[in-house]
Amino acid sequence: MSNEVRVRFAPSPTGKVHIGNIRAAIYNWLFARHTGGRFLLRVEDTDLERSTPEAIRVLFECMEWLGLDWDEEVFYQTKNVKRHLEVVDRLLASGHAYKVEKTSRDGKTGVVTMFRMPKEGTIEFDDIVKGHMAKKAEDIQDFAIVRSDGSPIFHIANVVDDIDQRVTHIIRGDDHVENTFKHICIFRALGAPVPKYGHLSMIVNQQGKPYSKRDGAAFVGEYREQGYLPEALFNYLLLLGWNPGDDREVLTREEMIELFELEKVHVTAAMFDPKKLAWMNGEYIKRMPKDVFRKEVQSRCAESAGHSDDWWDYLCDQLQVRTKFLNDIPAACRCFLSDDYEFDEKAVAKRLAKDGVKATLLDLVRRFEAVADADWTAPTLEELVKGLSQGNGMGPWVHPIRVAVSGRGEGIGLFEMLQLLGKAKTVARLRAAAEKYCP
RNA sequence: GGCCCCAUCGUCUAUCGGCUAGGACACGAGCUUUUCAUGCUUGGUAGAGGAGUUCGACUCUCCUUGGGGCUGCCA
Repeated sequence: MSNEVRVRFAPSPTGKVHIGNIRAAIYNWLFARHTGGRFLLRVEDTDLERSTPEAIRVLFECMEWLGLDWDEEVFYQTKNVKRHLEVVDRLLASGHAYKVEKTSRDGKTGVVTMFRMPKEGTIEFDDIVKGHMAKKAEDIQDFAIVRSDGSPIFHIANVVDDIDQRVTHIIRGDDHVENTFKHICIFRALGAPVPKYGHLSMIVNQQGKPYSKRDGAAFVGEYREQGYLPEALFNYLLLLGWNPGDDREVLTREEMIELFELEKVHVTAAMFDPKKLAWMNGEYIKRMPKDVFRKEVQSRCAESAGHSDDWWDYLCDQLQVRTKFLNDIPAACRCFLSDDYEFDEKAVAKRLAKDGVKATLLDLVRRFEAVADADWTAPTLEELVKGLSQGNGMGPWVHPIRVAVSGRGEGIGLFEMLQLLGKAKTVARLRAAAEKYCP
């Protein structure tokens, strides 16, 4: 019981959570689930000037979206201030801390409490991902733990909370390695057991630079808005710095939990590749249960009434395999649900605005009109057009029809499209487009 | 500047001294005798540089170079 793993994700709510933060959460969560331990959430809101309730709300939202559930009540760092200061008094009494008048960067002068670093010896720890780490104590300066206004600073708050929450493994970003040497000294000064550490490398942008707050696309919420599936983002982020040891890439949550090992996490920084994420997203969409996909489609299409279940099943079947982003769905469905669909200029120029196309379309109108309503099915229509092509390829017919009835150069299979539209609409659209766009 | 960390295809990675260096994304070609896709087949591209250890080094050691982190009364 006492050696139960306890990890925490401890973001500071000073901005929207970005992919680097959330990957740390993912690794912590997976580590906890893999080991049967507990995953705690701590909001490090001691930076009163920059922390916002909005950021906290966004944090919860993103974690819930990704399925990162935490095991105990959320721990707010500001609520533990009294404890932090009690501990500082102990450090003061034991000589591990001292007060001094200092002038800060922004020019204000006041008395702060400093932690006294050992002046000799080496501070060492075995990082689960980075290996053995060592640093001479003399290379680390004393550092402030209480501000002149009496509020505790990150270093002390962080360590005290980790003690209070009985955290056994600290899995966090690479940018904290230097702090670790300091924090270890605090744990020791307090006579508290030093937890195990695992420092995660950063995720860098396509320029190879660390994501800064300015990299807009790196916010978790934006992926959600862009139609990414949480499972896909989760899976992709997991793969940025870890792999199951074989060639599998798309993993179920269960497999992830079973296979995740902190020891196998990479030391090197990984570059974020939106293309691979997009591919991953497509993979997850393809694997969605049909009814789930259908609900996604219908919820994204306002004019969803007036069609049978079979009609929807057929459309969704066609759609699912070619959907990369959920957000592409409305545009892809538009021509089926409304006669007010847009014509893509390029597609029109390439497929309709050419000599001879008008005659082709009007000829098709006559032939389609002759098809019995009961025969208006994809196979029959395909047979009909194939007959026209006489084995020379259906391009000259297929492309103009597609653009005429859908306004776009891409979409689901053409004959399936015509079947879904029905004879009346197909014929009317063919005729209208021929008049409007063909020379 | 000081201290710490890192280095395999364009990208994510496999390799834990034996490698004709494997996979995935992306890209190119082809097939699925219709488009957009899917699927399948296929092609090219990698071990930063230099020493050393070793029968043998991508794997171990050192140096150089390059990248990153930290060096706050931010976290």
